[in-house]
Amino acid sequence: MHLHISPAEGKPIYRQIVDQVKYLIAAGRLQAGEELPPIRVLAEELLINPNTVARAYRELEVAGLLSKRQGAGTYVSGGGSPLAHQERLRIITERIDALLVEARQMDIPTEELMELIQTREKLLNEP
Amino acid sequence: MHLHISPAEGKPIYRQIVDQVKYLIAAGRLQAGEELPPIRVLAEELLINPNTVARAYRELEVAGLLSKRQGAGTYVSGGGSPLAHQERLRIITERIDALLVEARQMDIPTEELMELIQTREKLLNEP
DNA sequence: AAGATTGTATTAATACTTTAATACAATTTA
DNA sequence: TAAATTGTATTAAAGTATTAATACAATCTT
Repeated sequence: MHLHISPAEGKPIYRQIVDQVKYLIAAGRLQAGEELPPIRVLAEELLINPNTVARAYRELEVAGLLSKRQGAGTYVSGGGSPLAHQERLRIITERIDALLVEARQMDIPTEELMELIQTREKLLNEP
Repeated sequence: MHLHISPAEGKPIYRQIVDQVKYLIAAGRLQAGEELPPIRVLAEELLINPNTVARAYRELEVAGLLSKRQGAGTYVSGGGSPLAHQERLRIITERIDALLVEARQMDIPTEELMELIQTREKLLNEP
């Protein structure tokens, strides 16, 4: 699993890990049931403290994406989102609104934004 | 200007102000040249410290949305984004990717997401 | 020019975030 | 069962964020 963290990216290390693992799972490059590197192993690989990896894994577990078993390891969980459909829509709607506002303020036309979304969606599916 | 802050929303007060003013401008409900309430006035209205409003206004000024003149007041600036087009696309692409990943992880189908985006975009335009 | 109105600057208190050091506990493997 | 491997828990240090108290400075209004 090739994660890549940039110390001075402004974003905290544990969050960089979380986001990248989320992306890998969403893109299908990490399949349900697959085992992730042990906390210490990934920590050594990334030259960071094991607790930082542990925190990232814990967040991903709370989000329902990973499941851990002490002594055994950490695995990608199967199954869908644990939230109710209405709650999911509420959260996503918030995100969409923020995106639209930001795009508008950057003078990015709606059509260009829509095309960009299409492009990125394909990229998430195919490679 | 009817702002509404919720103390226990998790989001800091100054950020709630920033986001709502951004939305109002994006929706055209605050037009270029319009004057915003003085810092102290808005602070009293929202029952918060004037510095908190000042901070929100400062962020909006840095973002290029407001311009202030001491003694005079705070106004909505006209004109487009100060960032280069390529830089704007980079930022928006990041947001899009995060949105797509989140939607996928919530099992929201692409079609439903796209429809939702269309709906919210209209809402931003019309009312 | 004087007073009122507006934004600015400085400082500090408090809470939260992030990362790390270290020891512990459950599970697997030989 | 013994050792190795895996995740867990506790504590703390350092930095950052948030809000507030207070005094200052520029501009406008009369």
